[in-house]
Amino acid sequence: MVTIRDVARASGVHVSTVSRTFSAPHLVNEKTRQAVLAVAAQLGYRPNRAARALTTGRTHNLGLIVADIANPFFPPLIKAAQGHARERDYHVFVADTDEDPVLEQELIETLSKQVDGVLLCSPRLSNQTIHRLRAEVPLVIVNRRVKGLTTVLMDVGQGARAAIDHLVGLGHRRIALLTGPPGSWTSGEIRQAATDRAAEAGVPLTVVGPNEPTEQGGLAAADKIAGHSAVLCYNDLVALGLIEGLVERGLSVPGDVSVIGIDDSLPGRLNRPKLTTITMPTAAAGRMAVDLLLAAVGAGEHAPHTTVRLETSLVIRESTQRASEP
Amino acid sequence: MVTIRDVARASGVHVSTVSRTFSAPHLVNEKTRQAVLAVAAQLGYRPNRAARALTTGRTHNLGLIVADIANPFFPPLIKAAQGHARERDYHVFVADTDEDPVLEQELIETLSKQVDGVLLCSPRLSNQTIHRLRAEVPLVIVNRRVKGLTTVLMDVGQGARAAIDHLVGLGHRRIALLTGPPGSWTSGEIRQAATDRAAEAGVPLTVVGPNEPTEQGGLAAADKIAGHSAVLCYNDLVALGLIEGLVERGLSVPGDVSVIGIDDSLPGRLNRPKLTTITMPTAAAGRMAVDLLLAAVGAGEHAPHTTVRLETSLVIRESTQRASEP
DNA sequence: TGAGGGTCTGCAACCAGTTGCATAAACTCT
DNA sequence: AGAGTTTATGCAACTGGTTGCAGACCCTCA
Repeated sequence: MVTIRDVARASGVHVSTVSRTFSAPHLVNEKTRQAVLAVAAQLGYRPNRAARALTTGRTHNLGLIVADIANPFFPPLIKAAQGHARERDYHVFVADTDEDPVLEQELIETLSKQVDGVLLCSPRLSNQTIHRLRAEVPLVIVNRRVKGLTTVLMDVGQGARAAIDHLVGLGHRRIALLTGPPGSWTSGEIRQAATDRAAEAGVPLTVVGPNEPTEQGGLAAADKIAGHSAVLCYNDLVALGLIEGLVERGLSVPGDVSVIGIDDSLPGRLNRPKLTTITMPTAAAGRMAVDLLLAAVGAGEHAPHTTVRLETSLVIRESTQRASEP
Repeated sequence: MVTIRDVARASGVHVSTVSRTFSAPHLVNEKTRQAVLAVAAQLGYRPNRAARALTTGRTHNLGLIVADIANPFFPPLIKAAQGHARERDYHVFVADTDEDPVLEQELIETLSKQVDGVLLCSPRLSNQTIHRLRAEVPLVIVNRRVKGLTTVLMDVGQGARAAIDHLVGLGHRRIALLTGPPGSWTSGEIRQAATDRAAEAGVPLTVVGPNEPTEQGGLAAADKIAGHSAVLCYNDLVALGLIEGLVERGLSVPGDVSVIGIDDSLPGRLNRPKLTTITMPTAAAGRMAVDLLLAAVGAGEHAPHTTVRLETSLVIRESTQRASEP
């Protein structure tokens, strides 16, 4: 392994000059710099990040924690965050909590010492715990509102209201909402927005939940929405599971029941029927979160916190239609 | 930040004793060890991995490189690898190459200095380049056969043969194969196995490709398979795209054309029609690859290389049916 | 009782960088 | 020409751990 000292020796300068060539180029004479660079390139020198981290206290790594990598909602966010970070010379650790708050906390704690900041996506932890962790490591939260912390929110309430309007407009009067896991901010937002809007429209809304945020969750919920003509689901997976369950029970979608998903995460939107759903700006959220996190890292302990709210919108496809008269 | 020296001071022993308490417990007296541990816990001490990496040369990090995080084939592998690594006290960097070999090489090179080993999934690089990289960092390859390197293969040929048998058994005589991107080992394997088996059965096989490994790729291929009654696709996304394209052209699946996907990566298998496909042991491959990589890391430079071949199998669902008589 | 051996701990060098400080050289200005 | 400033480089301490070596202590056995 070739170190800074090898480069220094080979180019006849002191190690500090080599160091500055890479980390503070403006402090070294252009000619010297070029010479050092040439030698370094020839020797195949690459700065050792661990050593650099030791003195600077900056690892140039970020942590990214999601509930479930295999949930199709997250990969686009991960992808965007990772790519964006890389452009800024940061690498990202990705970890999966399996929807387990205990594991989530543990992960943040072990990660906190070897990253400059952590991106928490849809955390299930209590606000109190999150605040405590914030003292250990810069944090940016995605899809959860935590007072005093920097957060990136996807305004799912906006989409949920549009979804209710859409259903009411189609003549549905027996609408159900399948909520997500307890502790999910998104689920709370949806519930709040949907309930309010339904009330405004004078239409009852049956809230059913909590449900697992998976097809299993949707499948299991099929029994619980009997008598309803339209269902808004916590996410697309749940919607697919629900449709599966309804079909098993001899009901057709959208013929007998209209179904709306949330997050538009399914590849190709090629399901039959194509799902009416609410699109979420996941990639944008990932990039934005990285930017905010790096800003927080740069600003140190008492950086001002921000809340960014990104828009969502209803995409009408084939899983909803006009209510049949009873 | 509390360091080893703080712990040493607070517990009245030398730093080296504290160090050994954590990294070589058998060398320190049980009573001392307990005392140090107690103090460390009380102070909230956590070993600094960067510092440890500096002296030991082990970062306890792994790199995981995939073509596209958002391709649903990869997340289960990533999830399994990450979880498995974590249980072994390793963290994993996940990076995405966007199917770009240049970026892939660059990523491996920048990552190589800060990880103990790299997991390469379905690399698009040349064997020669891969060998050169192997000299810099331990490598385990998933889904690509590289002579002299440790590889984990999913035996997709086995599944492809079963797929051809299935189609031929259903009476299909005009079968097409949509291949994947150039440089994909999997695509080559499928092609080889499918071609051989079709020849054995005395049925012609039209090979169409390369295609992008996405729905777009499948969609675009819909024009190129006119006159065929059955199509085996490089992956499920391509199959979905193809089905979409066929439907747009007024053809039904499986009524007019039978379609088989590969990888069984779609959530919930809830598409209409449900896709007949070849299941891939992605999670098992991820875990296996981590095991092999850690073994290679432990064994040093000249570790023996292994090839592990995992089974795949055909899952028959609804997108294939008996050929209609012409 | 003293040699031999094992166990435990401390000392100090080391890993690969960074950075505050000092100094020398070159330049600017009057 | 000399004082003052700027620029470029070297020196050495420092980051937070690890580890080879040496020595102190205790135990065992002849």
